[in-house]
Amino acid sequence: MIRTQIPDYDAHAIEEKWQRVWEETELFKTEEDPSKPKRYVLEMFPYPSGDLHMGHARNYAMGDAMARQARMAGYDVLHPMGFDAFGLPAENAAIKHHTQPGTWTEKNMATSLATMRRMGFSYDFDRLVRTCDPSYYRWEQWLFLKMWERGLVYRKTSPVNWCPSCQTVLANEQVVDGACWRCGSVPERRELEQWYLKITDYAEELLNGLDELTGWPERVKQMQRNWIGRSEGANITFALANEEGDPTERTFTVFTTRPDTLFGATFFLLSPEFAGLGELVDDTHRKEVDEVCEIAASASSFERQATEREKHGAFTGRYVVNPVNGRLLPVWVADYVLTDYGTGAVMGVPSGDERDFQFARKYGLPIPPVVVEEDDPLYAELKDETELVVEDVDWDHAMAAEGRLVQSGPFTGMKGGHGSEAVSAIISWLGERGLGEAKVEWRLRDWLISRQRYWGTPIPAVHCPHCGIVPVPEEELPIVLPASLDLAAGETLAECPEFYETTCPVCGGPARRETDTMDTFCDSSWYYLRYCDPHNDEAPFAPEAAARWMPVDNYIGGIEHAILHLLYSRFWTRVLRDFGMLDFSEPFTNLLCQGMVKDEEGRVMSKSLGNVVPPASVIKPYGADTMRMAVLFVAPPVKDFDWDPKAVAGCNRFIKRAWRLVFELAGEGWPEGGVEIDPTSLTGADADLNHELHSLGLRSTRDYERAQYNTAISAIMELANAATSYLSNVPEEARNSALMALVARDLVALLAPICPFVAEELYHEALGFETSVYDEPWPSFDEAQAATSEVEIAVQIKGKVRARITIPMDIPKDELEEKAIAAVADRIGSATIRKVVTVPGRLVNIVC
RNA sequence: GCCCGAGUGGCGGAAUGGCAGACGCGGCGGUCUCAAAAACCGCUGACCGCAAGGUCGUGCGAGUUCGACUCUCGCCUCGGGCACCA
Repeated sequence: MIRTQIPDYDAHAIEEKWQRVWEETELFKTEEDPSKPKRYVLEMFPYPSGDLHMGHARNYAMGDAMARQARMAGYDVLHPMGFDAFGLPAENAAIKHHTQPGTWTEKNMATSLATMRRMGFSYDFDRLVRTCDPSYYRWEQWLFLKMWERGLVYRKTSPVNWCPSCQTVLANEQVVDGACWRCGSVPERRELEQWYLKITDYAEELLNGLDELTGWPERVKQMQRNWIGRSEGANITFALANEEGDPTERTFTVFTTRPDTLFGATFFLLSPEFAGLGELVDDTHRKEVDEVCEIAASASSFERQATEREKHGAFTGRYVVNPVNGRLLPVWVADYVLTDYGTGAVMGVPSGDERDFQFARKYGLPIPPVVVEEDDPLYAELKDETELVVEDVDWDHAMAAEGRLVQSGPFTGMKGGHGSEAVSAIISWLGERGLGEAKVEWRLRDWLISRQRYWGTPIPAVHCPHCGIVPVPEEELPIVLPASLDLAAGETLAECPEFYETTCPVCGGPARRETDTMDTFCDSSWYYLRYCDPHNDEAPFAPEAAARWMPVDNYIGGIEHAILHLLYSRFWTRVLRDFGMLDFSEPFTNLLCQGMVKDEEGRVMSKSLGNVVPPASVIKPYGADTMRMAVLFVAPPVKDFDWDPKAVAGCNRFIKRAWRLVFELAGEGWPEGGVEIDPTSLTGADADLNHELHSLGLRSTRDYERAQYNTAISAIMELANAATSYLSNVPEEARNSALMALVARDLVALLAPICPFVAEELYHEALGFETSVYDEPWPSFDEAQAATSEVEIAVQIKGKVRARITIPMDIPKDELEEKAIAAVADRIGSATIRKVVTVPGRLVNIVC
């Protein structure tokens, strides 16, 4: 190969060429080679709302760099892609444009696929999964039936969040800051019968499992912990008092995390929605109680949950008996008591709870201290009092949680607080008398999965007037969505007789098909399993296929899924494990939450702000390689960054520089007999370049392995800089062409995961190889060759650098110290050296 | 209120307890050019100094250490999660 001139870098021609070659040669088809270690690299699949945006480009550039590097490093890599294709935006677009959601979705998927190909992402497109395909959602319906069989699916009527704009109910997780996660409208509370998945059965396991997820970011685990919300405490039984003040058979149970404050209870609270409240209320108090119930009902769930909201309550005219001291507690209804947490009834301990304190102050109820800090003067006064002698205090807040019990009968003097000795003592006292027991409560509620929308997976159930609600038999799956609906005219599944008219699978009589569809988060709760075996038409996936590829080794996606998708997927994985289909519990071993791409002013990119930078605006002038490098280089993967056109231009500049450099280094191409370098024979600039090659190669490799692409690229740039100065400092006749060819090849290999097109082109056209650079093993860099013969040592006096000396790497320690002391002799003067600390290859610290 | 994370030049950001600011952007100076762009070369934390050199410097304050951006404790600020969850 004789070259007279370096060709120009023509990104578009190169990218089009290699995109075609890779497809023709099926380079990225999953190998399925069991002799290699497996690596499952997965990026969260997109919702096809149009074309891909910058966030997708960043997300997928990371996953692609990881997958390509892993492949070169010898792994059998699974790197699939798909579409989360069901969802409301498609329906809204269909209504607006008088078309079908499927048509709109198909178009967007095609557009997105074209961009993925243009970006050079190394997906195995044979494994493409689209959740709107009946071949996919058939198995979701099948899994639903299995869960139903196992009692994990149920229906219940309860107050739910109804989004008036989306015209459907929402899961708890989908109400964010009191608003619909999708459209931002404030949901209404409606009493409806809906389908639920029993995620609470797995609450404990989902919580504890987080501790073993060492490959997950701490903040994501913390968000899930907060969401699951475990509280340890006790259920305590209070009996309703009769007119004489004696306990009756009618009892109420409360949950409390502070049983140690039981002696301080001075009232008893029921939520406005408490079942049976109506019959309980004394007629003379009914009016006030009804008013409180009305206030509660009229407030939106958002208002009702605001911390600053004033509390409202009314006395019911009834009393309960405090089981521990027989004291009569007035029963009130209060709007700050939640219906769907604990039992809907609460004991009021105003000295120990800020909310109860405010309530007591407002309604003039007594506030006796029961847990007092030892350095509080009140403690000295009350420490031996077992009976209630002080009924009220003049603080303006409830007391601190920690302290010692006073005025608390036999428990007086014990340590109180969360998990204290007083807590366990009172629980066992109550337990012995059948009045209470230890109890754990969870903030997590069951997952409401039914949606009153068309574009989703139909719930496989039939409503029969005789047999009730019955499952669709497995053989009848999939229940396919009808294509004939006129959504623009407001038609819904519930108004489509072709869909809902059916017969009961049990009695054969006429029946009505369920017309609710499943939450789209069900679709994304198991797609990563389908990728392992995407064409299976006898099961969602073969257990052996999942065993080969799962769990996902590296999952990459946005932090916005920290709770919803990532919690639901952990739940489904456990359910499938319990079906015997999987033998592990956690689907995602390592999680990388990439930061957001914001605009130049640091604002979120959005259509409404009109500040969206489409990937095409970079690809057009610069090409896909520049685009990929830019999103990886400009910031560490987990951090947000503000879009900077100058930084993009800088990346393009580097690619062009690397292009010329590799051609110059490669000369007439990779030598026919290969390259054999004897490191001991290298001297001067050659030795320096060889050293840079190995030390920077090692650094870049380590950064790839820990997914720090910004610094992996820095190291490549440094290597290019080193090679550039070699060329400008060493005259042509003195250059080591074998070494230069080696540097050229390794530079190309190091760049290949980030800039695949230019790397492949250089590998062929500059170096003259005929195979793909992705069939080249990852270069091996050598720690020994990374070391230099001479090294600069910092000489410190008491930790401050006072001189630098250059010494041979292998100099004995005492000789090094001697030289170091000599270098700073004038500064030491007559002072005595008390200590010398030497770190070989780095520094000498002299203490005097 | 509870919990988690983060604070380093003009900017994005580097630094297994061992020379703070790698790499890039921007800026300044130069080479090339009639000129400009591109490309290439050099300089670029602040302060003092003609210079050699010196002093300061990783949000603030202590501590551990021969040595702290890094570890410990106490604050401050910003970002995020949960929150009338008893």
